[in-house]
Amino acid sequence: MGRSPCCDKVGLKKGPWTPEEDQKLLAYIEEHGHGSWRALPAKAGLQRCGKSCRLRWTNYLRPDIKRGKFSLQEEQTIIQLHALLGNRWSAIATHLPKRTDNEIKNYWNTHLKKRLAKMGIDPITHKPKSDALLSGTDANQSKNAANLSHMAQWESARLEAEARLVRESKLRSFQNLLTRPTTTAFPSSVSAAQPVNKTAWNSINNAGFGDLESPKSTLTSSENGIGPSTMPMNEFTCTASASSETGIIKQEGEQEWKGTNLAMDNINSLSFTSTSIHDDIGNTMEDGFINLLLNDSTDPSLSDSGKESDGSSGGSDDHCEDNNNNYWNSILDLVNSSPSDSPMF
DNA sequence: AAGATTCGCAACCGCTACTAA
DNA sequence: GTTAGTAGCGGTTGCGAATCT
Repeated sequence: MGRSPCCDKVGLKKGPWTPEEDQKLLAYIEEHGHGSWRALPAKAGLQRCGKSCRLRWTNYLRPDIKRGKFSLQEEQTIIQLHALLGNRWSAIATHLPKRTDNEIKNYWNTHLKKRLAKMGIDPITHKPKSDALLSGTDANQSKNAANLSHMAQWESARLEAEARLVRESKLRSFQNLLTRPTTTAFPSSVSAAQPVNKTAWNSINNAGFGDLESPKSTLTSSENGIGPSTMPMNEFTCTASASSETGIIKQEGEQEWKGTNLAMDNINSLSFTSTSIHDDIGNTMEDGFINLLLNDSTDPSLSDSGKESDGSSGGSDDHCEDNNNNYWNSILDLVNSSPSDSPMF
């Protein structure tokens, strides 16, 4: 299609890496660190472009990479984070140490997305597809109106959560730099032998010394198809509209949102019929779509025709709503629990 | 057994953000 | 403020393996 090659130089090798090439790259980085990726191939004696070397290292050769089957806990985390962050694989990957963004992206595209679709859930919005069929009635028009009133609230809360994830990630990076200044300060991209370099100081500067605001890149989620226009609001509507009657069940760990008054107000303004409130997302996810999905991977009976799961045929509305609420509760729980609190870390 | 189709993953491409000169 | 160089990200492709017919 006329795409220009990533490297101008002709004669550079492309395609699968050979064990010999891997060995060369590994040996060079272990001894010298990667330094400038552009200069690395020549120094390491590789007929590859720097970009190719970098990808090979970050996605395959890095010693801190865990390969193989994803655990249920990892699947859960990916689904939840995808609901929150969309296709921002690198952001998701920061919460799954030892997994690369590429691997997570591939796993999502080949496994999780299909599983969601099979269960009748839109993998983009994480919203039951059956909702679309319900639109048009008076009742649902009022529902939709209520949705709109909560979209801004939810979006604000979501963005705040995102910003918080980034802040904490940065803080952890900086703490790593302080506590492990010479060897493992760059767990995600640099070998243990990597000396402190320019990037390290960039990390320090970015981490902030008081400059921990969310970077611009974290606030562009609407570009990824999960912004206000596409976020699943129906899940919240039923309970949100009834919150004054039923009372609000606050999320554990909500104090984590202190300092973000708007976000906290938003979260508190939403009500959830929580049947699985917990502070450990990895162990106590008992209901909701997540578990249906996960069960689906091991229980063929749940995958047949989606009757048990998609809420559009068979299950009661109440059951559907409970599932929805738990689904989003779990996502908020994930946000509320800092990554360092997570059992995964 | 053989060809066709589907699946899964590694790698590539183009774009964007960031930094330094 | 501009520009060039670099790294990182997300979407997409290509190909071998697995499965189906």
